[in-house]
Amino acid sequence: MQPTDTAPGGRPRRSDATRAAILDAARERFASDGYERATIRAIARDAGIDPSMVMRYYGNKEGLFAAASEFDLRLPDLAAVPREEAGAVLVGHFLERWEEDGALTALLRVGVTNPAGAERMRAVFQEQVAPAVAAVCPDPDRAGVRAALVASQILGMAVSRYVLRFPPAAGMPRAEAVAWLAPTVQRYLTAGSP
Amino acid sequence: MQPTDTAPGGRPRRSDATRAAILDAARERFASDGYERATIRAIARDAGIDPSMVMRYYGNKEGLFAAASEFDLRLPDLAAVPREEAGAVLVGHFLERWEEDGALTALLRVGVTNPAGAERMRAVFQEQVAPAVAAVCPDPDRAGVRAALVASQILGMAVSRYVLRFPPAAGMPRAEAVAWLAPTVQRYLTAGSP
DNA sequence: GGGGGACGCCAACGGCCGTTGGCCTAGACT
DNA sequence: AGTCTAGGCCAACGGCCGTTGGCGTCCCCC
Repeated sequence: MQPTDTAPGGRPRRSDATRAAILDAARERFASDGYERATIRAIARDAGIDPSMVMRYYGNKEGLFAAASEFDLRLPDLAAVPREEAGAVLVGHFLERWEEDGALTALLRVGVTNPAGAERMRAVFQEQVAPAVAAVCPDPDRAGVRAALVASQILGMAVSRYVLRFPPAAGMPRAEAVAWLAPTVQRYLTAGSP
Repeated sequence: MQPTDTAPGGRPRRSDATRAAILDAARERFASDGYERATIRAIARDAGIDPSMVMRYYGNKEGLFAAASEFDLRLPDLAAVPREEAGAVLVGHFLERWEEDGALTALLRVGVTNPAGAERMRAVFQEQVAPAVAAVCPDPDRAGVRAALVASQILGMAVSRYVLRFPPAAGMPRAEAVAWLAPTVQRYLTAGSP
């Protein structure tokens, strides 16, 4: 019988360090290379173990990606900040989060190329972004549209700045990016329909 | 000697139909599958010819992509429209262009995963988007930043709507998307720095 | 009407990939 | 102390890929 991949409620396993090393390497490779070019062999080499270990612990490449791209945006509760600062808080949080966690770039890169990755991004959008937006928007039945608009602006800046690296976007200080984007997001969040 | 891949100034070649079929199939495959999963074999099958023909005419896969992703955004002259409508015109043009030409999605998909694709997107940005934006922005020395902001919003909507297909973004009528995005882009184009 | 080049297909090569199964080892539990 | 199992490596398989070279064939031009 294979070692069960039980929930982390159980006792620590002897292989936990290896599992973590694999996940770290996988996130980095997926982020920099995308799904297809991030090979299991390269990930295993980075983690200092044999490729077959990856298969044993995560089943197959798809399972590895699913595990590596599981993460929490840790979105702030927008209802708890002054209403007119929600846009700035949200943009600042996202850019900060993006710079500290390679999994976000990994998910974006894979989501654009791979159907399973796209599905996971839709899930993150629906389960994390949409509810956070709904907490402050004036018309709850249109919260989905507002959330999509917010996502479009933030994703677009992430693509321009961290993935395609358009020089003006990549070179802009984060504070300047926040200052430009905040009014946009604020309008998407709270302003009346155009 | 191989058939020369001379500029299209020369006489029409007997193989022009084949070349065009290859390019059409390539654009479609690159758009839907991305660079790595779009195989030369599949493209050749779609075009109804042998894979070796692709190599003969385009050298290698990278050359094929370069040829398939050569295109013109056909951006309007923003100086010729009323100043306060520039944002709406630009957004409307982009979304329309995106829906009619698969090469845009292809370039986006490949640009996110492939270094050569990213380089080509940077070139398109610098040679086509930046000059068009510079024609209306009040501070020409900061035109690059404004162009990057415009690109971030439009790219983000394209990603959300055409690639990741977030339901609210994909289902939104184009006119509604334009109405929401136009003020944002207008501000990036002409408003004072925040 | 004959020759030569453009056009097209076929078959194959080498390489890398995901994945599998067997074997050894060392630690944990009784 | 002895056993048993999880942890780890090694070697290999089958498949698909990009790419190459050779061989017919048809069209164009002299």
